[in-house]
Amino acid sequence: MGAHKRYRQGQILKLITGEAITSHDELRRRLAHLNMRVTQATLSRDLHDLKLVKTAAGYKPLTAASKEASALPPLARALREFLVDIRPAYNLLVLKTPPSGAQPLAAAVDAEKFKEVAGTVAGDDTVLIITPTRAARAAVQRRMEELLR
Amino acid sequence: MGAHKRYRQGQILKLITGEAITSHDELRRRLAHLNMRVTQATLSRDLHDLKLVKTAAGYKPLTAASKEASALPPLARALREFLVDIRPAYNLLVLKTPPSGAQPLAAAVDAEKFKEVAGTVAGDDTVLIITPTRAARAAVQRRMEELLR
DNA sequence: CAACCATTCGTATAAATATACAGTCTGATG
DNA sequence: CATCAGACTGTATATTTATACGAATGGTTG
Repeated sequence: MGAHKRYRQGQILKLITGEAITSHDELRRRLAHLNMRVTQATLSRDLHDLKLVKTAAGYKPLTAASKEASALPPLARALREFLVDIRPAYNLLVLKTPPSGAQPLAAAVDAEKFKEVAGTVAGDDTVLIITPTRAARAAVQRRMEELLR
Repeated sequence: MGAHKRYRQGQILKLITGEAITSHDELRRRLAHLNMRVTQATLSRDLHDLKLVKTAAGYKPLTAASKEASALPPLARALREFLVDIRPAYNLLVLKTPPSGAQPLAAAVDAEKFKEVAGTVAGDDTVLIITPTRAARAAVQRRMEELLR
């Protein structure tokens, strides 16, 4: 039963790129239209091989970017994951995140133990970083921007 | 029942950022250590809200990067998946793939409807792309190489 | 206050996904 | 040829995830 796997997986990629497919069984039916009959178990293995993940909008590829994330140091990872905007304000730095992103991001900033940081306060989607001076704020900001490279 | 939801979701983000958590039940146990008792059903809803997806290495956020990926044209996907080598030959372009990779790759090339491409022929691990001139071949080649960037 | 709505959550269950195991096939090696 | 190993898959089942439904809570309006 051999050389069909690669071809089938190619077709799977094509199918999930074109439209939102939300279950193994739906995918199985699509493949059947293309004269490829396999079971749900095989599709479970295929999707795993192809590193496709289930999202609200169908199966999507998991990119290299998301994989890297777990190898980065915590703050860099948290910034990449959560940071939406940086807003300097004199000696303060305001970080914006998606909803519920502020707590984990603030935790990562705290863990970094910047000597310039007097403290942080996290709401739901906003982290306030307090430094003693405008220069200290600029230094912290610069380092965060570097971490995003 | 309350105003705990946002805080809990923040903690979930923190937990999944720090380590690979691979099931709702494992996550439920972690939260219980933090004195937050909820059921698997609630976690299912939380993960959905937070747009976290299950991967082989635990739950991960669906980043902007991975959303882009699903917007890639099928050809870019197919090239990344199947292309092993590009060999130009005057007005011809030979694409090498792993065994059984040629058919799906050729289908993706066809779907692209390059105006420079007169036609394609696919064997098992080789796709031959025929263009009218050497310049047209170079143009097609260049665009494929760009898609791989 | 009473009536009404929206949000959040648990329970029970349905639906979806993963996997242990065994069978088939192919190719390599003695 | 016989045997072995590995890749691939289906069946049956276990595990994981999603959801229908109802209850509790808090806010709003008349």
